[in-house]
Amino acid sequence: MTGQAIQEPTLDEQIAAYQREYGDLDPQVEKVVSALGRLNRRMNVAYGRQVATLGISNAEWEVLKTLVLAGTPYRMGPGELAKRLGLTPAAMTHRIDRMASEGLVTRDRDENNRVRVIVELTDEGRTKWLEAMRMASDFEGDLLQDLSADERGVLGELLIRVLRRVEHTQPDAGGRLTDLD
Amino acid sequence: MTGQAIQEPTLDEQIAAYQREYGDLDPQVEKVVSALGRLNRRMNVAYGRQVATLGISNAEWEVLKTLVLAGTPYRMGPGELAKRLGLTPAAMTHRIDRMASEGLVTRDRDENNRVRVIVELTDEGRTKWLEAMRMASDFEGDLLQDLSADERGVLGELLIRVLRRVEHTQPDAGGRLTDLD
DNA sequence: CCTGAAGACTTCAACACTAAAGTTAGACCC
DNA sequence: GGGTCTAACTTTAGTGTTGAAGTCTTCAGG
Repeated sequence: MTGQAIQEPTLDEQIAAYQREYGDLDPQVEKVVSALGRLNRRMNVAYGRQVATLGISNAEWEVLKTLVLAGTPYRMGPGELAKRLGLTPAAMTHRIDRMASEGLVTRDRDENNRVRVIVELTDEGRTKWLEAMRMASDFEGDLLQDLSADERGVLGELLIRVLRRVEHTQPDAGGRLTDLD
Repeated sequence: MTGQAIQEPTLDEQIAAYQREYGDLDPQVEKVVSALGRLNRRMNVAYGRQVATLGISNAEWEVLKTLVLAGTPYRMGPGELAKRLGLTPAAMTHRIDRMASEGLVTRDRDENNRVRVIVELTDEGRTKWLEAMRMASDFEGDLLQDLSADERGVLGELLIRVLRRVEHTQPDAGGRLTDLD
């Protein structure tokens, strides 16, 4: 079902409905937030469909990407992987089990410190990553094809400014964002 | 664990690493896509933390939102709910079970067509939605506070144009987006 | 050495989701 | 009005995730 089309009202209908139900709504803010959420959901469905053609899941692709980002020799401990992916160590253990049995990664004890485990990308894993990467960047190019280079730049900068607010701030007890600086 | 902080390299580091590993990468596109993905993940963690203070999960909040969007009397069938949320009907059955046992919704057979089931928001469910909505819009306002009104407008319009491409197109066999129009 | 404590996974039980099979009410046909 | 079809859920079996408990090194004292 992960590849199924999602059926929703149009964005404008949705915002109008929220305004009807919640008078205090700022339509401009809502527009940004709703578009962001929808876009992301659709993109994840699309990525899932693409990597499925390579025989891997979105979850496995996330692991491949994280290992590649570490740079050669593409190694990382399960704990570190879990932190980057926002998973519990338990989930990571199982995910690595699967991926190791599929030959995408190897899992070995660190010889210098036998408590530590080292997950390393196999050649097959790296190849899968490359194939997925090619499909993903084609898709991403298609996605932005209606935007000029300038517009893409503006979009990127605006998103990064919003991202900074969420990455560089800590929510207080009530969930409000306050500066850390 | 759903409320845990995520640890990642900075966006610029990440893009530099991808360029090292994948020469064909368009950094401008990657910047937009990566910022989008990160932003969304952080926002979902933040929403999850907020609604958790009301004793509900993100999943339950999605259902509340969908029912409210339907407008008074806030009714919808499980199948329709499932389609809007991108879930299987089976998952919907269980989610409604939980929410009914928590008093957020009621589940009844349609008197006119006893195959159909009607899920209806309770007053308690509507109250929870309102509380969650207030927290969410405060958070969303904070999120965009570094952007001027003009910038918010531009961001919204650019996102909507990208969204249109993904909503109005169908991926072909290779996953490329082609116009439906 | 031996003990206690901390760190880094792994195992276990419970829960949520998917795909597929099952159930039941209404619709259509003769 | 009985047989078959379809629609709309529900049930079942299997997989993936979480939180908590367990295991196995390593390290710091005594």
